[in-house]
Amino acid sequence: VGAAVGPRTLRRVGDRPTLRDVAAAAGVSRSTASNAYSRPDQLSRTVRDRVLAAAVELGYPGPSPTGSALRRGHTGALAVLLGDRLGYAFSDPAAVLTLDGLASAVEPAGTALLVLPGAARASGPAPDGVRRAVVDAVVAYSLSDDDPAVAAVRSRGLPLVAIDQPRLSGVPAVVVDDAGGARSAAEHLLGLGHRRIAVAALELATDEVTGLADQERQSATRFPVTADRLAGYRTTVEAAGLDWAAVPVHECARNTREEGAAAFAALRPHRPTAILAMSDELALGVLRAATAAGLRMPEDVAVVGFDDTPAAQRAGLSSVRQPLYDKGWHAGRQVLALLAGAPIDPVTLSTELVVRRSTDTTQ
Amino acid sequence: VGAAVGPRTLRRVGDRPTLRDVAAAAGVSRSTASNAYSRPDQLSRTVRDRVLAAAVELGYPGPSPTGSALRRGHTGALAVLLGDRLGYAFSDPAAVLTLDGLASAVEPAGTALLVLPGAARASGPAPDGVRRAVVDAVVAYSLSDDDPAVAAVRSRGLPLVAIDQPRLSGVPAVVVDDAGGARSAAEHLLGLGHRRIAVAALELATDEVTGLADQERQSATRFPVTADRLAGYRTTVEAAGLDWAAVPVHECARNTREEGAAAFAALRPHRPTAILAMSDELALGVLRAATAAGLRMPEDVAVVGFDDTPAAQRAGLSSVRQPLYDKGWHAGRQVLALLAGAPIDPVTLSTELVVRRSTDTTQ
DNA sequence: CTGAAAGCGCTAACAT
DNA sequence: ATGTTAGCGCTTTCAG
Repeated sequence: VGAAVGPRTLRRVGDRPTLRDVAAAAGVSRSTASNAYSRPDQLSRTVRDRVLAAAVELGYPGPSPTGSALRRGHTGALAVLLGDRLGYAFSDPAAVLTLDGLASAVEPAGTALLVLPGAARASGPAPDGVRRAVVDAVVAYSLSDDDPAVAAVRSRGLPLVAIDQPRLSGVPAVVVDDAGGARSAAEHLLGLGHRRIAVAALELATDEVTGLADQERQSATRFPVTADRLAGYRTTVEAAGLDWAAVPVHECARNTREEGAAAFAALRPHRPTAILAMSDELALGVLRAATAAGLRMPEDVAVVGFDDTPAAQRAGLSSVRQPLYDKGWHAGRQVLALLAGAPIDPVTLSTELVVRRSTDTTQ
Repeated sequence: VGAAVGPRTLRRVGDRPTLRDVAAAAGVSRSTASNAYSRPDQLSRTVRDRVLAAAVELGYPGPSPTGSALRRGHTGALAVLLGDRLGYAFSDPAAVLTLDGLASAVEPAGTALLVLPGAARASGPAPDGVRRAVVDAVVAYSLSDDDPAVAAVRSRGLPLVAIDQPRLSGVPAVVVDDAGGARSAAEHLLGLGHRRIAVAALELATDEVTGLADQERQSATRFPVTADRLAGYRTTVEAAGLDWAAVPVHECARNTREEGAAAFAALRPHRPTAILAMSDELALGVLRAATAAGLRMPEDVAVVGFDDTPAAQRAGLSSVRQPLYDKGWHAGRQVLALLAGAPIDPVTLSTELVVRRSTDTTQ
């Protein structure tokens, strides 16, 4: 190792200047140049101006985020794991509202969201994407419990917060009382006298199957939200003395109105007088298809959705309200707490049935 | 500088192991340990297995993305600059479709999207967020030309691709023929005999103002999309011999149906027989408010939207179709090309008027 | 208020 | 096929 002369005295043309060059040009040490950016109070106005002027002179683009991330030990970003490609995930207003809450919660801390959408032929994001993500923490949004992406997060040892995924041991989660919400929806229909009930369900497995789901498939689901809502429907229906096996459950591979409409078409031969839809998007599809078929709501068929999105409110759809924005917001606070080493208080949010025209003629 | 003993022989409890530790435990060099992860073909099965076993043994979480990003010189992420907070930006299906295309284009390259939503009281993202973003490139989505976030990108010298923002000099852009689309919409209405036309406009400035916009405000807009669509309307109206000053232009601070409905309420006193809406979301709001007011479409008032989103198609709204997914996809390809140092071919996509019930009784 | 020293964790030439 | 060497760009004690 040589004398005081640094290893890089010469700089090729085309290389971008670094803080080292700025420091040299300004005639200060590297630490002082660094402070000019990140701790302005640590130097005199004069020196700071000199450094900044040198930076401008050299065309220095400011401290490299990658360099400072390595040094500081954090990146200022948060990965969000989605179960679908962007176009599908964000076509659900419930997801958008939730992520809006998440973004708003972490924004004051200057944290950005690295979105990892679901991979083409899988449910969650590609595990490799998770392994390479330059982030400080991860939020998983409504994935299957056995999603490989979640496993990748855990093996990286990244702080993880789950939304709509209560079943991950040792992972802080923001949870909604899905079972309770589903029960209240079912009780509402039963209370109205409906006995021929059908279900339009969210996906039960990651195999992109659409169609009637038998008992086995129903109980095998690894999607906590789906499982809980289904359980809520079932216990209520059985408590009313009805046979669950007689209740047709149509699984929709995607949470879209198109699939909801298809669900109605598939369920119609069973002559249901009421349909429990696991999301408002599905319910809106059911509504559309039923209306197109000339049926009246709620006289010919009653529908209850889930989420209570703005679109559902506009459409007069009875639905189970859940605090979507708050759900994301709490998840954001949990991430921040986790990152700060603070204790996490688990959050469970409650649901509430909102009755509208789709089930009640008096509304 | 001492002998062969590295500076860090001791490791405190709680520290996470690094590649150095794995290499030591496996009895190989650091580069070999590194290769075990990123270039498996560079070492024998035996050695690789030994390294991986040591990693498991030590609880090594895999190579740190930050470390490798610094060394490799790229991060595998792409910033997306949005003009609004997440909840608003993604409530527009047109934006979602565009970003879906973008995500799909870069996904094969393993590139993730770092979303930077608009800051609270501004139009674009906080410039500081841009400065700290650990990304290789940036995509700006429909921002104002003078957005500070865009300036921050340029001063960082990051590769930038603009969507719906043709006016940035030296920046590759994916552009839609907004003016042409707007012209065809206006020509359509004029051809139908409408003479009392009103406009429901997207935001003209970043001051969150809703209301009638005078000529000065109209021509001062720095939002290229808004400017182009407005210009298209105007030239067509004037070419028909009408006075543009007599055309009421209601500016909507946000691209939502609520604002569209408010626009209709504000425009109604002007007794328009036809309304040009700058987006389908606005048009859908106009439609809703007009219907609620007991007006029939298109007899009492005709409406043409812009974007041709799925919701517009369902609603029977005449609209100017633009290839939303493709727009994002091309932007993604441009980013990839930019990153690869390949030449960029500029992309301009065309629009097409789709006539439906909202303007044509025969549809 | 400023500077010297050390190293965050990794990988890519290059040599063996 | 494996090891040696060097350094990506930055920040932060700590000493003056």
